[in-house]
Amino acid sequence: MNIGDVASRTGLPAKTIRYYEDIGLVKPLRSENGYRRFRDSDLHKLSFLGRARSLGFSIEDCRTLVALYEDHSRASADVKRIARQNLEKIEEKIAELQTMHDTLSHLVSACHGDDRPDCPILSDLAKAAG
Amino acid sequence: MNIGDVASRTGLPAKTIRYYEDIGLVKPLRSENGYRRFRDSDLHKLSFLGRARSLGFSIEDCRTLVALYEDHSRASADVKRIARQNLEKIEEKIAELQTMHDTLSHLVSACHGDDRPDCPILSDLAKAAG
DNA sequence: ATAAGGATTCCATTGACTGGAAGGTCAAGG
DNA sequence: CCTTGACCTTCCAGTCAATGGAATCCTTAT
Repeated sequence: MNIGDVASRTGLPAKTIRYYEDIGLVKPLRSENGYRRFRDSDLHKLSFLGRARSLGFSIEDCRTLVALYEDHSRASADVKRIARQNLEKIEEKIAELQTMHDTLSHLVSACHGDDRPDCPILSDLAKAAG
Repeated sequence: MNIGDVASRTGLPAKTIRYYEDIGLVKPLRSENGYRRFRDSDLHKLSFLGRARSLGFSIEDCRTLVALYEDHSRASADVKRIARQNLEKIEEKIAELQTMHDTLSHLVSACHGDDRPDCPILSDLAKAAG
């Protein structure tokens, strides 16, 4: 399979797939014309990577996950630990964003939003500078 | 005021303040010895920037906000529009993260997490690969 | 023959910093 | 006067995870 097929089947841009080869996440063969030739196992791995990335796992996490995925004797506890850590990171990010959201939406609703220069949003941003 | 004072007063790392000067967000004076000399107005602006950044405004947003902040004839509607757009971005990010979180926490709770190799997390990540 | 569409490599850029090296300046202590 | 240490300077490189673009090569169809 050429890179274009893999791209459309996995949903990953060809550029990204080349990048993943660059950093050693996937190692496709080469045809005589120099084109990358992807096996089914490469396709599987790339789909795996796409899903893991979309779940917020970092590239380094993915490297570990792929290794665990390919190691049939690994303990599920190892996988679970990585997933839990990632879950915590996600929870922290959500909490942060929620705080931002609350503050900002409060400010937005307080701002009359007309032609006058008076604006509580800017006043508040300036406040800490007091 | 030297950069160290500004850093401790605003909570921004000195490196970041230099970077902000680099990209033209702030323009401190220079003392004879070459040190940056910050006025009160620079301190205010940097605090403003710190707060805006922590509320998720991009540097380009900040550039606009600072300009609006310094333009005493601007309409509050302009500020409100930017804030609203940012609010929408935040809401989208939260929704994305929430989806990730739900999927992942489902997987984590399904994984027995012991010494056995069988792991629903990896099975699920592999699933999309067919 | 030629044109389109896909593939290749390589280099640069993004955003928002952060790290580190090499060196200049300043105040205190001996 | 010398040294130590804290603070400041510039400049270059690296981070993360791609993404953009240029120049060139290969394949297939007309």
